[in-house]
Amino acid sequence: MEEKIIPDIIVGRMPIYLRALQRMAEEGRHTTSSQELGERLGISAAQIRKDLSQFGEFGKQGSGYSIQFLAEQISKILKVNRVWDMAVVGAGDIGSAVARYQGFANRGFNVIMIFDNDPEKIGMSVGPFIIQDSATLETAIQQTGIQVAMISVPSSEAQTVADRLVKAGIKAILNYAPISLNVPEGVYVQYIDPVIHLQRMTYYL
Amino acid sequence: MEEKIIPDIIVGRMPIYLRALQRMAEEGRHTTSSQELGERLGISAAQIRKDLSQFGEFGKQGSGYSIQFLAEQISKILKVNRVWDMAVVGAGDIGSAVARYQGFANRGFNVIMIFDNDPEKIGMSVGPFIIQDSATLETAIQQTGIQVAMISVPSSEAQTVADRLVKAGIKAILNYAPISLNVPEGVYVQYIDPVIHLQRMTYYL
DNA sequence: TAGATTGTTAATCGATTAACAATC
DNA sequence: TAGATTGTTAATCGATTAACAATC
Repeated sequence: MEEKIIPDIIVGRMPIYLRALQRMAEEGRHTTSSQELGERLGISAAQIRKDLSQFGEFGKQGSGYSIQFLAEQISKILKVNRVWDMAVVGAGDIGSAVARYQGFANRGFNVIMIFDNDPEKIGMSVGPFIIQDSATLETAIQQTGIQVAMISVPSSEAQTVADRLVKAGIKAILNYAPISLNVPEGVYVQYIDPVIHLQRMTYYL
Repeated sequence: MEEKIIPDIIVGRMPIYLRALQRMAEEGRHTTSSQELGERLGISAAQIRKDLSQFGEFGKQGSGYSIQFLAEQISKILKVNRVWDMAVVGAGDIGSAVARYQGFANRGFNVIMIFDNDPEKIGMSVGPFIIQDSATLETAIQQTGIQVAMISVPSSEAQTVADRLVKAGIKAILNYAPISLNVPEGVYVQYIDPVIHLQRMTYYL
């Protein structure tokens, strides 16, 4: 009944914490503190403790946090203690690179299909996948019941593709096209546009 | 002498405004308002006016903003009314896709070289570039005097590459490796990690 | 002119930090 | 035990919004 609403800005930092913890685990470390984590990430120790306290009590006074335990807890919070299947729409350079990318598997995601509308590309393979005809996108997505998709088509087609994905039941879209998408309530969009990041830095040069 | 410090969060929204304005220009539009821009971007009109007012007065009461004029002004503010040459380090799937990407040119950036340390790759071509030996990275970068680079090497090598880039004079790094980098004062880093964005959405699913 | 929309001020809202009792 | 570090409260800081005079 009572669902505390967690500020989005805090939700957005949890994946960063998780990534750092998983890296520490790879380094063979077992415990850490809010201070150490903060130093690695350039975030204050107080903020890390405050953020985590939104979701529960995960540490021990005096000794800090178990890296493995905290990583497991954050994984559960973010629902990445499971694997989400994904579709990639657009088999250009970016879409193909994403489809072949090996770094999703152990972080909760798994590409299972890729689409394009170019007759030259349909039927060709990208990594372990055969490029499917975009026309069959709705059927294929509905059949598998996946909820996560990535858009890597030209800007001019991105909104149309997004509309079709939403109709097919997709709830989360990672958009590589450099354009803002309109989606209905209950559908989430995140953007990746390298130029936005680059322009943000040149201001300071 | 007097340099007003603009909050980074505002600087970070300027590229978003610029992208939307350039898109409107492509659509053949000539003027817009803070309200229209806000609706497109999901940002309040008041915030857009407040943000822009940090840098000057660009609008006209009653009629709003000239799209072309405002885009030019923001381009100047972000220093993308020129073209920044860039180096790409790491010629894997992501690095290669980035090197071939056609969308930088008209937004202020231009890849001019790509490096890798794999003997199998050195000498091969990626788009219009020949992959150069990473060992020659410092020399090549110093010679050309470029200030912007992208890292697309495995996480384990990313910090070392960053250190070398900084020594070679790079001031802005776009890092595709899923790891936080430590760089000295005066060097800027931005991160692209698709998984971070995906995990931020699954929380809400 | 009347209507529209800016730039800016003041009010509100939310996020970050500092500090510390609790306790491992 | 003494030292360290959590979780939390209160204080500070900063960002967003609402409102409106100015004016095109």
